[in-house]
Amino acid sequence: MVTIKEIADKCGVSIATVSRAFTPNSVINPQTKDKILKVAKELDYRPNIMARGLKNSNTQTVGIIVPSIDNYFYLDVLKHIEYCLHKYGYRLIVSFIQRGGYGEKEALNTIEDSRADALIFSPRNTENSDIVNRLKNKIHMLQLFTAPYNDISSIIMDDVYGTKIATEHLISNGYKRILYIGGDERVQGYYEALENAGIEIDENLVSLNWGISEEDVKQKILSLNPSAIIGVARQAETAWCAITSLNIHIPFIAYDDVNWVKMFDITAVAHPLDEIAENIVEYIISCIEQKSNQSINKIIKPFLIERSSSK
Amino acid sequence: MVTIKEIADKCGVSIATVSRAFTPNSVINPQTKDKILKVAKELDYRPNIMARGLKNSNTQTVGIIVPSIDNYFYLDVLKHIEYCLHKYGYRLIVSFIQRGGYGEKEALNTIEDSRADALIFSPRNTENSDIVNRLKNKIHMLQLFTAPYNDISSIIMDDVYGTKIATEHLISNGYKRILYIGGDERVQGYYEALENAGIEIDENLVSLNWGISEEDVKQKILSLNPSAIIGVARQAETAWCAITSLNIHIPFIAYDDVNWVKMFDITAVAHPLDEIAENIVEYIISCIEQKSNQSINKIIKPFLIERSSSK
DNA sequence: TTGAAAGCGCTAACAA
DNA sequence: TTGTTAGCGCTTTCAA
Repeated sequence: MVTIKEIADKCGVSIATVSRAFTPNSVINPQTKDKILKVAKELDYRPNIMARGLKNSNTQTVGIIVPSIDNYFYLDVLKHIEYCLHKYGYRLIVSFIQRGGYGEKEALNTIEDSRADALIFSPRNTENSDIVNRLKNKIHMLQLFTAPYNDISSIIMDDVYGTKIATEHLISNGYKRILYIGGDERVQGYYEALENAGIEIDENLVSLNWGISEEDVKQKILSLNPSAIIGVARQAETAWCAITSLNIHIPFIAYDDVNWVKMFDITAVAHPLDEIAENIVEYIISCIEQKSNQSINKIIKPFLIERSSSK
Repeated sequence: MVTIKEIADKCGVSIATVSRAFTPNSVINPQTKDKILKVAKELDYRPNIMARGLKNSNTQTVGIIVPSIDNYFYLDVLKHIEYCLHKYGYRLIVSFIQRGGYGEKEALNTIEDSRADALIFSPRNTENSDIVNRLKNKIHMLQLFTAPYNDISSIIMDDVYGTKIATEHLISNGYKRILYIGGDERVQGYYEALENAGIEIDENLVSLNWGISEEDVKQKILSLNPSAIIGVARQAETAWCAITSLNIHIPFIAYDDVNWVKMFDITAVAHPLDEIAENIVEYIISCIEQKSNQSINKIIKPFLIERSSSK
């Protein structure tokens, strides 16, 4: 393993000078620097981040805790974040919350022990506030998609808006009896769009039951005779299965642009992942590098991807 | 940030003794140890892995490079591996290969710079053999799912076997004209199963075109009149879309048990992810801890999950 | 512009 | 059973 000492010897300078060659904005003779850099390259030198971290008490590493939702969408999130971090020379360390395995507590500990400079997580609630409060003082934190802690920065989605544009899209295509299969956090956008369009609301068309079955959805479709359907997250799957098994055509929009949604060419409410990742990483890096701790609470608007299912 | 020095002071012992309390199998008075551990807990002490790593030249970290395939399946792989690693007190650092972004080279550098103790990757070819060869001497490496480097340990899937059990399953259900939509790496199992069953092979029923379109599959179904279909990986999607859009029922098996396959209750060839993860982690940890470098080349057999689509 | 030296937190060899 | 001490590779202050 090649160290600065080796380079120093080869170049006939001290280790301090070698260190300077790798430290931006440090006073050093340009020629000496060039020589050092050249030798370093020849020797395949890579700075030891542990030695550096021990001195600077940072690791150039960001931790992320992936929640235990069955959402493959999170792989894209990881991918985008890691890509952005890489641009700044940072690395990503992940810890998963396991259904049958360990929980948020262990994941938080994993990240804490890793001495990551920052942590991104999606807490379901504030059950681990003891650990979180302790961590807050040691490491920069950011809540992603959820925000149960009021005093920690967050980047979340404007879910109500997402439902609204989906509903508006269907209305503008001439559909009025829109069946909504989802949860109550996002339904407000559905109501708003209908009201704005002056369409009377039929409460029967709104299902807020997270655990609704395919059978139930079929029943609803047959009895209520909707002209279009919006399915949210997991309920989108259930609704789409119901539609296909009924073998009918009915305009449909899915909330969350995941793999199978793209596959069946379904119109979807999507998250601008690259924008989110950019926001996250920018914020985190600025916190770390300026050692500042400005708090942000950003709300990002989803957008609609029109495909064939909503025609 | 609390250090062993602080604990040492509080306990009236030397830092060496505190260190011993945290080192397994080290000679220390049990009472002293208890006291130290108690104080450490009170103080929320967490060992500084960078200091420890600097001394021991290890990081208790394993790196993984996620290939740029659109395979959400990899999220499960990550999840399982991280879970196993956690049991051994190791962490997982990930680097993604980006289609439009950076490639394997950069990912390898990221992991190298992180000073991970081991690396799991799925090289497509040996294009970065220069870096890989250098890394080989610094870090334990394991090829997962692919194995272009002969001199690096690997854990891969028995894909031919997977196709074979899928075909056998259909045959045992009485189907003989089985349409195969996939690539040529796995088709051998299809041939074997048919031969073993004494069924004559109709080459028209075999499509090895990775880029086949939904239209083409429809055409094949209509003209060849198969009694069952096997779709592999991406081609499984195409085939299933063709089937649903034709609005017919035809027994179907998908290779790879991904999200949408489960969702539509499709019989699938699945990978025993927990077993794979267990194998990977066991191997890696044994390499790291024993500093040995026994090479393994494991081939893991997939299995069939029977669901409604193959009836 | 450079070098000497201290020290980041920890481990381990050696001495007591 | 415990303490002293050197040193892992690097950064940074201070002096030259």
